[in-house]
Amino acid sequence: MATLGKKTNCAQCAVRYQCLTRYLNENELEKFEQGRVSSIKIKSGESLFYQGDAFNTLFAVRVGVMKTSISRSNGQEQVTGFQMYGEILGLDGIESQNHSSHAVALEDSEVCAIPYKMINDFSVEAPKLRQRLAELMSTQLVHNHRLMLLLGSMCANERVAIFLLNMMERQRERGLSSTELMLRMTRQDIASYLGLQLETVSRKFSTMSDVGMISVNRKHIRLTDVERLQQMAITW
Amino acid sequence: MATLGKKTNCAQCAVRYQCLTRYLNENELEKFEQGRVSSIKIKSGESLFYQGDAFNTLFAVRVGVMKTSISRSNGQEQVTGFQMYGEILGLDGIESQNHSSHAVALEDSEVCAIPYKMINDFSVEAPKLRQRLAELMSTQLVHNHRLMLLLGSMCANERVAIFLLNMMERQRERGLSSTELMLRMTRQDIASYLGLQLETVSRKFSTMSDVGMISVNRKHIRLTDVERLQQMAITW
DNA sequence: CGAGCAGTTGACCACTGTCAATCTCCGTGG
DNA sequence: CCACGGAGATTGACAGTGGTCAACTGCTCG
Repeated sequence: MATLGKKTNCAQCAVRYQCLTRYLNENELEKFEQGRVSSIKIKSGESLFYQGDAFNTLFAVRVGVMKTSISRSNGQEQVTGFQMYGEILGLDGIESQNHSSHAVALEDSEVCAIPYKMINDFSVEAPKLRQRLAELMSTQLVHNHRLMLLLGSMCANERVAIFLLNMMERQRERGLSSTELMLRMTRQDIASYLGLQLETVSRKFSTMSDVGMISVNRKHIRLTDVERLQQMAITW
Repeated sequence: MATLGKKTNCAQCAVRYQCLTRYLNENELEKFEQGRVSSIKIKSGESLFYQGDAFNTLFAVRVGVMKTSISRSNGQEQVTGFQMYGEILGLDGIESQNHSSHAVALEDSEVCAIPYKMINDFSVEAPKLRQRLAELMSTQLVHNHRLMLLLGSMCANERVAIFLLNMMERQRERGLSSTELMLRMTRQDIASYLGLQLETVSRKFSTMSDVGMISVNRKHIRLTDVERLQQMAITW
C-alpha cells in the first residue's frame, strides 16, 4: 500500500493557503504540524482508503491526482471527483465514522494525513482551523451540486465540453498550460464521472476532434477552439 | 415574504438531537438560544433565500418541507434536495459567502435562522457545536454522492423506486406512516431531482400502479408491495 | 518483444425525451 | 353555490440520443 514518508513542512508547502492551514499563523502552524502525522507517498493505482473503512483521518493532496468514487453492491461505480493538489479527501466519513467512498491514486502522489481527532482537540486554540474545514466542506457541496446539475439535465456534448473546460481551468489556476491537457484517468473514469458510457466519451472526443475543437491523442488533449467549447457548455 | 415568529425553545424542540444543538448541554443550549434569532414562518411557495443572495445565516427546518435547487442561466433547474424537519439549509453558502442554491417552502413551514457568525463566536466555548456542524455537512456530502450515483448510472425504474422508498424511510424515521405518502412536491420537482422528465415520472408511477406495487392518487401514494419496490431498487 | 488493457469505431435498438392532446382537481370569483 | 379557469397530471405517438455488443487497433508496460 501507501508508504509513510517523512514529516513535511506546512510553512513551505505550495498549497498552504488552499489547505486547512489557510488561516493559521506561524505559531499555530507549528502546533498543527506536531499533531499532523507524516505525509504519505502513494503509487499510481494504489488506494488511500476504501468505502467502509473506519474513518479517523483526513487527507490533503500535496502532489499528484486522486480519484474518489462510490459503488453499489452490484459493482456499478460512480466517480465523484478528481482531486488535484490542495484538495481534501475523506470529509464524507465524518458523520458515520466510516469512509463512504473509495480513494485511489491516478498517478504517483503524495498526501498529508491529518487525524480528525487532532482537529477537534486543536480547534479550541485555533477556531480558524474549524472555520477553514467548514469552508472546504462547503466548497465540496457546491461542487456536488454543479455535478448534479450536469448529471441531471445536460446532454453528452455539454457534459464532455464542461469536463474539458473544467479540467483546463483547474490546471490554469495551478499555473500549468491552459491549452494542453494530460488526462490521468481512463475513458471509463471520465464516463462514470459524467454519467455516460465510455464509448460515448470516446465518440464525443472524436467528433470534437473532427470539427477542430480539440485534438486528441490518447490521454493527451489539446484545446484548439476554446470559444466553441464554451458555446457547447453554455452556461455552466 | 417570510414573517418573523417568536423565539422558540430549543430545549423542547422535537428535533433538538438532529439539529446543531445535538451535543449541547442545558447551559450551552441557553447561551446558544441567545445568539439565535427568532424562528421564521414561511408559507407554501415562498422562498427562504435565492441563489446568489448574501450568505450570513443557516436555517434549520422545524416544521414543514423545503426544496433546494440550483439553476443555469438558461433556466434549467436541478432540485438538489427535499428537506424535512431536523435538516439544515444554507451550508453551501459558507465558502463563497453567497447562497449557491435556492430554497423554497413546499408547504407552510417554520425554520430557525442561525447566524453563521454566531457559530464562529460561540464555538470557542462549545466546540461541540462546530463538530456537529461538520457532521451535518458530512451527511449532506454522503447524500449528494448517493444522488450522483443515482443520476449517473441508474435507469428510470430504479430512480423512481429509490425515491419512493427513500421518502417513505424518512417518514418512518419521523414516526409517520410507513406505507402512506403525501408528496408535497410536483411531478416536475420529482423529475428534476431524479434527472428525468416529468412525463417519465408520471409514466413510471402509472406502470408501478398497474402492476400493483403502489397506488397513486395525485400527490397521495400508497406502497402496496414494498418488497418488489426494493427489488427494483437493488441496491441503493 | 509480446501480452493485455485502453481506446476507437460500427451497427443496432431501447429507453427516455419531446410534443401535443386530454383529463382532473382545486381555487376563485361571479 | 356553481361555473369557470388554470395549473398539475396523465397518456399517446414518435423520434433521437446514448447505451449495448462486438470487432479491431495500438499503446504501454512488464
